[in-house]
Amino acid sequence: MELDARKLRILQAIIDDYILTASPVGSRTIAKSTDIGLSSATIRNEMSDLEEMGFLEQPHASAGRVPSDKAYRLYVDSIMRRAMLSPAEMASIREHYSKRFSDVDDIVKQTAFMLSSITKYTSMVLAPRLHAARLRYIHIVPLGDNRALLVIVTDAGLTRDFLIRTPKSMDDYDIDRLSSLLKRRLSGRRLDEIASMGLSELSGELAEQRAFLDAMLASLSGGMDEAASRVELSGTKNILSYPEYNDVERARTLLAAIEKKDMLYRMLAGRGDVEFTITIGQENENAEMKDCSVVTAKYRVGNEPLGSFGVIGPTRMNYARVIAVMNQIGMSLSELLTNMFEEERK
Amino acid sequence: MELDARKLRILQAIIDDYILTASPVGSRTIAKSTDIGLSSATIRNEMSDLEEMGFLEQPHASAGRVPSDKAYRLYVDSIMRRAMLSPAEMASIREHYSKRFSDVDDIVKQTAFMLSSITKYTSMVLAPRLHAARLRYIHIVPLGDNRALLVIVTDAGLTRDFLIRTPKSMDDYDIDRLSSLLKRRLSGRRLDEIASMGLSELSGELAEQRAFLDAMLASLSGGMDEAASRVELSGTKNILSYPEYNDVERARTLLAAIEKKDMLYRMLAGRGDVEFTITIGQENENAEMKDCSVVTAKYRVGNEPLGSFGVIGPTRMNYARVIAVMNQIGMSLSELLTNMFEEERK
DNA sequence: CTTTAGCACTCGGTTCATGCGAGTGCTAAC
DNA sequence: GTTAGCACTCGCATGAACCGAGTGCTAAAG
Repeated sequence: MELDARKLRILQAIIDDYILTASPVGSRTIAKSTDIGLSSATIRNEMSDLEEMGFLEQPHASAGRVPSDKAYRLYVDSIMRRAMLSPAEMASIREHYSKRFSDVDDIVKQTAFMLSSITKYTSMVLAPRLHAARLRYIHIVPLGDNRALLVIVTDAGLTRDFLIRTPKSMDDYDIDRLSSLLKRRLSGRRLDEIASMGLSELSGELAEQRAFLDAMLASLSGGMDEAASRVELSGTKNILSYPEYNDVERARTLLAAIEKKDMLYRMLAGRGDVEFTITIGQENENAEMKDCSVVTAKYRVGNEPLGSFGVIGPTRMNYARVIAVMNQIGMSLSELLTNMFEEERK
Repeated sequence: MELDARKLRILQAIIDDYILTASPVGSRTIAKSTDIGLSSATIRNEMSDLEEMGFLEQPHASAGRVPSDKAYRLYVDSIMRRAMLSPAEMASIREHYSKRFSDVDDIVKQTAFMLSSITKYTSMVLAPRLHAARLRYIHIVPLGDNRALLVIVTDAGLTRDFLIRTPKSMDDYDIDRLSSLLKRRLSGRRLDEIASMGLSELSGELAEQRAFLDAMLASLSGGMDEAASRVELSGTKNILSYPEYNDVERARTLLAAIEKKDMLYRMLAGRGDVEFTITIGQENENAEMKDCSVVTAKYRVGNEPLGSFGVIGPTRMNYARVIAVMNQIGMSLSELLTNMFEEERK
């Protein structure tokens, strides 16, 4: 059977309507709401065909039709037209990003918040990978009791600290010496360079502290990964607004699934090369999310993709709008971060 | 009418049953389930009296009775007996606190998580006020572009950083000098001392940087307040498990109310002098929470109460158990924090 | 061959009556 | 004061009747 232009048009009308109303769409609705100029009977025939082809499903015999995952896939791949945001919305996003942020974590949180409030879906934002950041400052603060705090500051004022154990043999003075040595040797380098640095490069004057340095670099690189894998969630309670989750039990299982941050992380971090990913319903690896779609996008610092963000909603989500919003947010976010980081390098 | 021992006993039985089942309790249930040795008719009479006195309510004429807020108030004030945790539970809490934490924020998060998983209610934890902490290390990292990062490390390895603006007239060298001067002058002092410090004490050699110092101290003390007012929430989705929130709409309004962190903050920070506070149903200032009870408690560092934590649940929450759990967690938490801080002072 | 009007049919949701059961309130007897 | 007994009250579950949205099919019109 052929998927001709008319079938496509009808399918689009059904999807558009279903995205809006969340209730099965009947042939008469389509006949009236579009200017397609066909009677409901004709549309009925076409809908029957579309069902046979797997694009539509009937919840029960006498109900209207509901788009299948396959239909949404077709929709996002070929039918959907790019949506435009209203100037007011675009301005509002830009304005959000024009204010001062205290640090990168703050930006991540605000982005998640904005994304969920604009789209009314659940949003998630992955913190930027620090690998491309440059070390601006490093210091070891002895805490006594064989512990010390490794404090680093990178470009853009990003700070991280790591609790490390110090060898018994080192006293505060040694730590201080080591600290200023590290500062001299590592300042200005990229963090990933430092993390993967052969000890040989450092060990010249520091041979005796080899084990300690080893542990330190390990915790630094571990900390980088950990920080990058932190997923900021926002708007989880939006899920409760959608009729598909009117049943508390369903809502709860979905919420429980979403709290598994490692799964979200895989979703966000996966598929390294593409700009946008759209995962629809059963395409999700997770069974609990088979009624959800996930849209993710990357953001950049300069030209390097350093993080990503996404939206979780029902399969009947407003893809066009979500993509438009994410596009705008991605641009503003990338620009902001790029400025913050580049500013430091000039 | 007199609230005699028998009435009390019946009321207690009703409350106990209702806490367990969430459905109205009938006279026969009480007659059978307790060894009170009265017929259902007698209990019926007593229940009628209790209703007249305002301790019980009838959802509708032919249903059993439900305890009123007033009943819960009486219950927690005088009827309730302290519950004991099982040794296994106590051990599990202690074990949780025996592992290494990376920092105070981590402890706060873990505490919130534990509290909600053990009680199955929603939990909240207020980060400790830093006022009593001592400054161990302070440094200003110039970031260029008239900005700098003020990094402080306190007892117990707590780090905070604040972005500050530097006067045009200062170059990196000035900042460095100022930084080490501050370190010499402020190390070992309590943060609240520092924040409220008259500039006169510092201005001797630093007169020319007066405005800058002023701004710095302000942002330090602002940062302390802000950090302390951060409320960590956990287990919000537990709310969905309770039959009183089977209706998605109700659940959503409650969840929306709970997300207002400033309200939670007021709940946790208020009532400065008592150890435990219990707020039942309509006693809550917030109308959305009129079916909820909130239990809060303080935790200490040494002898100073530096923070608090709490549980939000339905009014029919298991108060005795919640208090037992919070007692245990409060002790373990206070002990852990005290050790972390004291260790630094010895 | 395509489109459309017409019609029988399907099936979920609503409404309404019915019955059941849990629970009460009252009364009279113990 | 306590209790047995009984009429009464409602919420809730069940099932019948009905409605309406929607379909599928057929036959006629284009």
